[in-house]
Amino acid sequence: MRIGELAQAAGTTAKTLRFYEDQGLLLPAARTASGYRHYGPETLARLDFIHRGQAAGLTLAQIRQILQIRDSGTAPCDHVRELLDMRLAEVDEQIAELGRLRATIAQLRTAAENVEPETCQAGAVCAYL
Amino acid sequence: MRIGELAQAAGTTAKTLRFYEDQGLLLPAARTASGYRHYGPETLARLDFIHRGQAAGLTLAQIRQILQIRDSGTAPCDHVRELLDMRLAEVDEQIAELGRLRATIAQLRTAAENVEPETCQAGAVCAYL
DNA sequence: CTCAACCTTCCACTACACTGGAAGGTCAAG
DNA sequence: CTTGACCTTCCAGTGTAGTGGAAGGTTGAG
Repeated sequence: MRIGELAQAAGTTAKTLRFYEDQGLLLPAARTASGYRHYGPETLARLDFIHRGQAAGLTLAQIRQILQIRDSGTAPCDHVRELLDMRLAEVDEQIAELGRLRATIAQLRTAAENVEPETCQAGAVCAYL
Repeated sequence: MRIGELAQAAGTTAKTLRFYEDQGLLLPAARTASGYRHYGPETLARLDFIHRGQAAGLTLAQIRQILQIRDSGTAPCDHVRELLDMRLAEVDEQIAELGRLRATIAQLRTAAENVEPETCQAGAVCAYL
């Protein structure tokens, strides 16, 4: 498979695949005599894994770590479980933070509803923000 | 006030204040004969406003818009209300998205709990991600 | 043989809000 | 007069996950 075909099969672009190779997510591809990359079908499975990792909110750096453990011949199970736990904690924290932000904004918005234009004319930039 | 004092009073850095001037959030400061910026106390109020805007999750670009309306002599009330409504909708969407992500990760994590190491040894990168 | 469609590398750029550092000028104390 | 803390400008980099484009080489069909 050439890079364009693989990209299409994986639902991405050739540019992104080169980027992934550059970032260590894909192993350096075999080359034809003329320098074209060529890939076996196992690379498609690897790309699907990368996409599943992204859907789980993992960063490319985290996905790369898993891949490198796998490439070294070890099952990355423990590490994957750890990363999922971490992500879960992070997401919970983000949700909590956004909840607080939501309350802040909602309060400001409510206050903004009952403001006389005259109050706005004061020295401050904005009377209710 | 010189830039360092103002920065300290506002709880930020001189570097950031120059950046804000550059970005149009602060009006170009008056200068001493030797080229030092100097500020009146009203700039501190402006910086406090910028910080409140950030605490409400507005971007510097949005805060700049409000400031420019104010600087043009108009009360920015309507625009601020609009921005708060927008932010509220965005935050709600982000919370919903994170909720979906949380469910995905939690499901993967549960599945990962009951996996035999042997299943992991298959051709795939990871049996449960 | 030519042409389009593909491939190669390399460099720069996106958004966001700063931060770091170099090279040089100014100010106040001792 | 010197020293150190401050100030000035300007250029470059941070992290994330790519994207855009230039300049040039390869492949396959007509």
